[in-house]
Amino acid sequence: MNIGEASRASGVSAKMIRHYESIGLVPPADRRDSGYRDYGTADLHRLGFIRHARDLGFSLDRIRVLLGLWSDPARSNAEVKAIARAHVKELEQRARQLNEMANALRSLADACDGDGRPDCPIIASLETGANVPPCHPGASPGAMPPPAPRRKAVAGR
Amino acid sequence: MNIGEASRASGVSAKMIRHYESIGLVPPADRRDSGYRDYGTADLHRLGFIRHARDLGFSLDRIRVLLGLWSDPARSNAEVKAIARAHVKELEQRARQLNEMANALRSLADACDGDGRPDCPIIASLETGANVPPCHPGASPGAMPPPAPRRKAVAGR
DNA sequence: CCTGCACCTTCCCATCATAGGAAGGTCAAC
DNA sequence: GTTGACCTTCCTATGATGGGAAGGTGCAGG
Repeated sequence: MNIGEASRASGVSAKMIRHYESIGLVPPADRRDSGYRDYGTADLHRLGFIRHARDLGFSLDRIRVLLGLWSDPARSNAEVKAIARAHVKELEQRARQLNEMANALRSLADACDGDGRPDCPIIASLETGANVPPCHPGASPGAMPPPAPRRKAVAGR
Repeated sequence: MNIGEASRASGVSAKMIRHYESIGLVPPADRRDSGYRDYGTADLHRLGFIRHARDLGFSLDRIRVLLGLWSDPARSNAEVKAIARAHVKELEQRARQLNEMANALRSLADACDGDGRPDCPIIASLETGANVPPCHPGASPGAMPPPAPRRKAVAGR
């Protein structure tokens, strides 16, 4: 199976499959005489695992850990559960922050007449910072990937 | 006022102030003979506006539009309101996606004994994709910036 | 006057996951 | 044998931010 077929079968773009190989998330694919990559069902399985983990918002780094646990016959489900729980917390916190922003902005928008005049409480709040959430720091950059829209023209699914 | 003082006063890092200048979000700062940038209260005001807009999750591109409306004496608050409402929708959708992922993962974790054995429904679902949300596409990349943690060592606030 | 330190300048690189495209080779069907 | 769909590698971009190097400036203390 070449990379295009593997892409359609796994739902991971060919571009990403090559990338995952380059960062060692998947082992180097077998090559045909032509140089074309050749995939088997085990490879598809692994790619599917990765995609599902991405669908749950895991970063590639965490997926690396999960893949390790997956292939470890002596793994402890406690370890997996701990990672999952930690990730749930992070997802919830990110959602909370977004909702905070949405709520703040919604109430500003609600307070705006929108009647065509220049007066605007939204602009006024941006000037002064009143009713704008502090958007507390912490959660350093790179701590969590954005929702990962992915899957655009990959089709299949 | 030099860039460090402006940073502390506005809550925007010096690095970002220079960046905003380089992309034209703020006009080129005055320079002293030494080459140092020199900021006045109008500049601080603009930087504060930008920071508040970032706190509400606006992208720099949208902030550019908001700044234009801000300085337009004949602006229509309807226009501002429309931008705000659209942004609220986007924030809500992103929050919804994150919550979907969190809910899915939480129920998987709840189904995991965590008793130290290898059996693990979380791993099993990653393998098969069962109970993993499709994470619907759309909302192309770059459509919205991550929560923008910002403000780490900028102090002030 | 010199030293030291805190600050400034520009420029380049890294993050994270993903996409786009160019230049060139391969395969299969017609 | 040509055409068109596919593959290869390599480079670049995204968005907002941070890190750091190499070198200049400003001010205070000795």
